[in-house]
Order: sequence, then C-alpha cells, then structure tokens
Amino acid sequence: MPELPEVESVVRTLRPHCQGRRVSHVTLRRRDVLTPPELDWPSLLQHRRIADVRRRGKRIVFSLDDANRFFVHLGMTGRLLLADADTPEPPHTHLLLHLDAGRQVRFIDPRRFGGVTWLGRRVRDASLGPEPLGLPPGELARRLAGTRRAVKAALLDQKLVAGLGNIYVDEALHRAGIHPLTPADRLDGHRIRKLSRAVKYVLRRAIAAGGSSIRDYVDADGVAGAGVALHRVYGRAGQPCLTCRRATVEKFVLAQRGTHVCTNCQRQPA
DNA sequence: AGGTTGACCTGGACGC
DNA sequence: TGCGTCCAGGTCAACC
Repeated sequence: MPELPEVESVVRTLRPHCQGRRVSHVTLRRRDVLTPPELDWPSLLQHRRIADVRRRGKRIVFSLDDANRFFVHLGMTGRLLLADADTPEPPHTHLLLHLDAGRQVRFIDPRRFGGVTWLGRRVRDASLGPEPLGLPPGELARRLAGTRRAVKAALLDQKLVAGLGNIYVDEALHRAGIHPLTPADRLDGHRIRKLSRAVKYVLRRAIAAGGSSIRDYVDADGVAGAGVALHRVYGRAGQPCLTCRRATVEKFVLAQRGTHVCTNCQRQPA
C-alpha cells in the first residue's frame, strides 16, 4: 500500500478540493468497509462541511465542522480519487462523498484491506507512534532500545513509528548500511543517527517525487508518483546494488515481508 | 507481555 | 486460451 509519502501525496492533492466544501450527500455501496458499520454514516456526514484533511501516519484524517473526525486507510490497494459526477465509476467503488460544485471523493479498494473509521470527537489515539519526520534521533533510539526484534520488524510497527512500510524501511535501512535482521536494541548511537537521517531523507525525497507507484497507487488526481526511480533496493532483487556496484540485491522473507538487501552495504549481524 | 503466524481479499504475472 | 500458483505497498486476531 501506500506508505507515508503516498498518503501525503494524496492529502496534498485532495485538500485544496475538499477544505471548506460541504458534503451534499453520501453514496454507500459497501457497508463493510466502514468501522463501525452499524453507525449511520450518511446522516453523520450529510450537510457537514469538511474543515480539514490531514495525514497521520498512513491515515487520511477528515475533520468536520462539528468537530467530528474520521479517517480513511488505503490498505494495500485503496484509492481516494477526486472525480466529476459524470466520470464512470470504476469497479470496487465503495463510498462516495458528493461535494458541492458537482465533484465527488471516491473511495475505491479492490482488496478491501483499507477502510474508513469513525473517530468522533476523541482527541488522543494511542494506537499510533510518533511521526518519523521531525522525530529526534534520541527518541528513535529510546524506542528501538525497548525491543529485541529485528530492526525491520520494529520499524514496520506503527506503534513504534507511524507511517513507514515495506518499501521505505528497506530503502532507509540500505541507506543507513544496517541489515534488517539486526536486533533493534543492538544499534549504537552512531548507527541510530544514521538510520534517523536515512529515514527522513528517503521519505522526503519520495514525497517530493509524489510517492512510489508500484501497481495501484495514484494520488487524488489520479496521477502516478515517480518515486520508484529512486529505489535502490526495493523491487531490484538480482540487480546490482546502485550504491556499491559490487554486489547484487538479494531478497528474503522477514516478518512475512519481501526484504531487499545489499549484503555488501548491509552486513548481517553475527 | 512480547513476538510470530495465519487470515483477510482481489488481480496481475507467470509457468505449464 | 485456460488453469493453477505465487505474489503484492497492511493490519488484525489468535496463538506460543
């Protein structure tokens, strides 16, 4: 799915079209993408004005003018697309927010790993860790020191840091020269600082490229991102490492996820 | 309690 | 062409 840079790109393209707009009505095609499903979503949304659209981790959070909030999670294949009412509706369109001015926001998700969750007026949500951009290295160090899991598994844990996924964890660990199997609590201060810098660098560059479009991802305007061209290991198994040019990128499974490493740049822990 | 595994879904790519 | 298998950007619940 969309990870932090893809979600950020969706939010940036979505916001100018949504902010301040009123939801004239709602079309619900599949109730099971909603949490909780028994809530009267159309009534809660209809006639409300969208005050704000923001990203939190991989979530797209909508704030309404009555201080209620809900978020969209894109899962693996979810899309949030702006469209005119007369544009043909693609398959797997589950929810439509009709805005004034004849535009609509469409939630489309073939695999339905994504969904829409009602937050209400709740302020705090402990299910997500801090944002990685702007996270001080010392705080990252403190969080990683608390677990013996492989550093890749730790970084994928949204409670530890919110927004990283399979692509950018592999890319950041490669850039930092850290093997994904390294136990998180065995990284010294120097390597943590390298990792912290690499995470931010990789995410910022991917955001600037508009995200990475592997197969499904497009922003809210339907535009694919150019971030794949920046990948140094992800999706490059069997090809030469672009950094050292001495080894080929290898792929193995860690935490049930395809994991890409250069064994020359990233030395396996003893 | 922390950590690992299967389950949830569909579609596209590949091999026979 | 058609069928089977594997794989995919994520997250839960259920288990050790």
